[in-house]
Amino acid sequence: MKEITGLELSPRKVDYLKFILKKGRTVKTTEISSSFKVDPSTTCKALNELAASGYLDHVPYKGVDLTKHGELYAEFLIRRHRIMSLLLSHYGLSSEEACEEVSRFEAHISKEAVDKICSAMGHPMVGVCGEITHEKCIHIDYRNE
Amino acid sequence: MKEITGLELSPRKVDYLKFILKKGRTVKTTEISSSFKVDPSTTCKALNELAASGYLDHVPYKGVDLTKHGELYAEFLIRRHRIMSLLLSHYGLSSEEACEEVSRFEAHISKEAVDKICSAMGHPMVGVCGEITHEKCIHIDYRNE
DNA sequence: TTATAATTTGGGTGAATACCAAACATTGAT
DNA sequence: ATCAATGTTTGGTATTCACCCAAATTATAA
Repeated sequence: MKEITGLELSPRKVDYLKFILKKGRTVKTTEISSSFKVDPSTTCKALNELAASGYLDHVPYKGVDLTKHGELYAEFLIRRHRIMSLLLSHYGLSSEEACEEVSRFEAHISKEAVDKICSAMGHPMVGVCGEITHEKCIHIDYRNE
Repeated sequence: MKEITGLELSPRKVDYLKFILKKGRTVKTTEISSSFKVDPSTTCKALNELAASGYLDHVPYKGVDLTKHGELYAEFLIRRHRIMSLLLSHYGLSSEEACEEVSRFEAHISKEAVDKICSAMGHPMVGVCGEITHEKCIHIDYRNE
């Protein structure tokens, strides 16, 4: 139904969805804008767009919640972040450096690549900045047997 | 003197500098624009900006050449691309997939990270899309001894 | 030496991200 | 229960990046 490429969202929107999933509850505009140190109006616009695209339910003046689709998508975003951070941490970057580095480019990594890397790493359970869940991770093996 | 962070240039400008270095000679606007399938005027503007920033010498109607700084910088860009492609190719991506994937996000990877990864990989000489040169690669070891 | 081709300039567009000011809704204190 | 303070949204504007088109300019080849 929804083919996820991993490239659907802009960097900021990725940040917002991850933030909301981590909160695990209704989140208010100001919580997000103050966390990211931007004007509330900036955040508000992005949240409206995410709602229009079906990732969020937005009740004006009340806050946003992930839709089912938004939740699945955000789970992918977190998995992508953690897989890539773990990967970089194996090459001389500290946990913090890896996280920060990945944060800069994660929006441009395809789900296809993440799935392959995830598979090649043996679907690790623990990243450098949190657990890695694989419930919705499609387990495709790219070996010949 | 020139501290390279690796984040100085936009994605398109990274593409252009890599292209010019690979050509190894004066390159004309149209060569670039036709390679990237964009209007020559688009390329022309970017080349002007790269020249204004000191990466290129641009002789109007004649073509562009890398300055010394531009050449050093482009060598870093190629090394970054090849190190990251090689890395991903170790995790289930084909050479082509790795190259394509890296092309999407390489502009957002810091030199610091590349140097660490390069070091952790033992400064490999051969990538999946060409040789990797380390002449200008600062050999810092992040081990304790 | 002039017509054709290449290049550049100038003007616009759209996406992404941001800010400010003004309008609007909510809520808590009286 | 009302209203002022606070939080949120809307509308307008700006910047950067990347792109296109049309018009002007330069180079080159017939």
